[in-house]
Amino acid sequence: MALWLRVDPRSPTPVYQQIVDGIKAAVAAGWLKPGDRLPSVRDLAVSLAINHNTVAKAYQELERSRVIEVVRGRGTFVANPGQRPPPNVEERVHKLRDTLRLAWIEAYHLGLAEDAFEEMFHQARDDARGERKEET
Amino acid sequence: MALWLRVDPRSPTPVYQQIVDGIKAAVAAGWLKPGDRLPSVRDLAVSLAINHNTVAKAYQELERSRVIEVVRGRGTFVANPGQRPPPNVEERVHKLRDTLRLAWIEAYHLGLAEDAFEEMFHQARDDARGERKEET
Amino acid sequence: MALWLRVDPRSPTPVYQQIVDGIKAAVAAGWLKPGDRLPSVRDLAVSLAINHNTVAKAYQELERSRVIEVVRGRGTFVANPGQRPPPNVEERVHKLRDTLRLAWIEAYHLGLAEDAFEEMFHQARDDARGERKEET
Amino acid sequence: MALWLRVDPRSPTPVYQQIVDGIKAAVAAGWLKPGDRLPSVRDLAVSLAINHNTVAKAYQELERSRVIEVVRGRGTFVANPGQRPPPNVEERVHKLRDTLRLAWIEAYHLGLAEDAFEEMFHQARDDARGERKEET
DNA sequence: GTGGTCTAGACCACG
DNA sequence: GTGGTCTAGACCACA
Repeated sequence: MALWLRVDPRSPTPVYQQIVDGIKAAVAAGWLKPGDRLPSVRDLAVSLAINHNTVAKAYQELERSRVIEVVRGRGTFVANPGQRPPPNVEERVHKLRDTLRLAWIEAYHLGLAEDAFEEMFHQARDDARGERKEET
Repeated sequence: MALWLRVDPRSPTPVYQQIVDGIKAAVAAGWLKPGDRLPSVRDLAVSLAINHNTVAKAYQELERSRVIEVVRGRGTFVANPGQRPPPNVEERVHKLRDTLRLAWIEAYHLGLAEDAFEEMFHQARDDARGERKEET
Repeated sequence: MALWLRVDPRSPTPVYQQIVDGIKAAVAAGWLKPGDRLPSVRDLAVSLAINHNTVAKAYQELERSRVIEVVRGRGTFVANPGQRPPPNVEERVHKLRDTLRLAWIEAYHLGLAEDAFEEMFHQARDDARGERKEET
Repeated sequence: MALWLRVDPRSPTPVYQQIVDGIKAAVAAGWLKPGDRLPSVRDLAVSLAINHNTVAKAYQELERSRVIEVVRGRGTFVANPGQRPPPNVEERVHKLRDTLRLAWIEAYHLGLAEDAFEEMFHQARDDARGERKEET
């Protein structure tokens, strides 16, 4: 269980954020499909050897983003995309736009050529896609 | 002075980081050119209505990244790129790659079409470039 | 706790630098081993009768040099050497080379004989080694 | 005049200290010999394009260390070694010892092998000696 | 509990 | 006047 999820407590990014990112990545890559059941908070906490509050916080965040759905008494599942549009989409798009802007700036300061960075961008798409390649 | 720099004390990103990002952005956009003098630590602190230690921390971080240079007792200046290569380049490239991967994942969860996201990417490049358009 | 660390507020070298040097020395001498837990920022501050920000600055510097590792919410630990190579190695080697050159010059002006200085050099090695004598 | 002396205002080591180090190095290397006349404070200041107060401070420091001698109305000259022993020798020796100890620690953290560092030490001696090779 | 950030105000070395 | 350091005390995110 949860072999596709790794967490590094020494990373500067918070542990709960790593879980959020990891699950979002798994969904985007197609490793987790709508309707799939996620491990319970406590199970995942044990698997990752971390505090269960941390997992709970990650699940809350994921539910707010409509990535997962909690069915009371049954467990938590990967949500169907497009069912209920997530709140604060506008804010997240804005943040995403800003992330890309900062990425370009960082690329500039690292001396990356424009087309090299562009290639990195498309490489990242393939990484994120995972096994979902032919779908969209 | 420093009209191109704004800081939001309520933002979740630390104020000193906002200054770092802002100055990196100004350099990447060509608003600040190598050799240009930056406002003194205390002047900028007054302009931004923040504590001077916060500005000092930002300047130290920028110096570590080789974006600016401190000339003893004279002030701080925008560094010449490529003079001394910044440390951690490899690590920073790795982080940048990861940022792009996460951006693609976020775009997926926001329901953005691939070409729409690609356009956002290029839009971000133009935003970051600023007046540097014709140079490279 | 922290009996092996002393700080002199009247010294011309900054207090935070004394802490950095002291901990690097403790690691090099084998008094602190990889994985050992360091006192918390605030505890060490109390022990040394200084402000906690000063300790925090020292810890951050040590983390940048990859001497210690911060585990979120758990504390800071002595890092495993060679895990992630520290940044700036080349620059630091260059500085070290220069330090030795200046040391020879100083020895000359102090009228130290060459072999006396050489002995001082080896004495310094034994001092730095501490209890690490038999390992390498 | 003073072609053997270079000063970098962007260096973290104070300018006056760079002058002190440079002149001590020139003497130790034999480029400057006892009795040689040094440029006047103002001339050197012009040559190096720096403030003359900075040069004056360096000369004062050098005189205190008995490296140079100021003859009123005649100029400043390289002193005869061993004529008048400099004050605070003990303190300087202590500092030198500490410098070597810290150098060993730094070598350890840079992962330098012991004999590699030892070789660097002897290389530094040759660098410091300059043209004085056969004398002592 | 941990470290990270920020403020207000002070002192110092340097040029 | 420049940046660098330090203190005292506060608030916050994270685990």
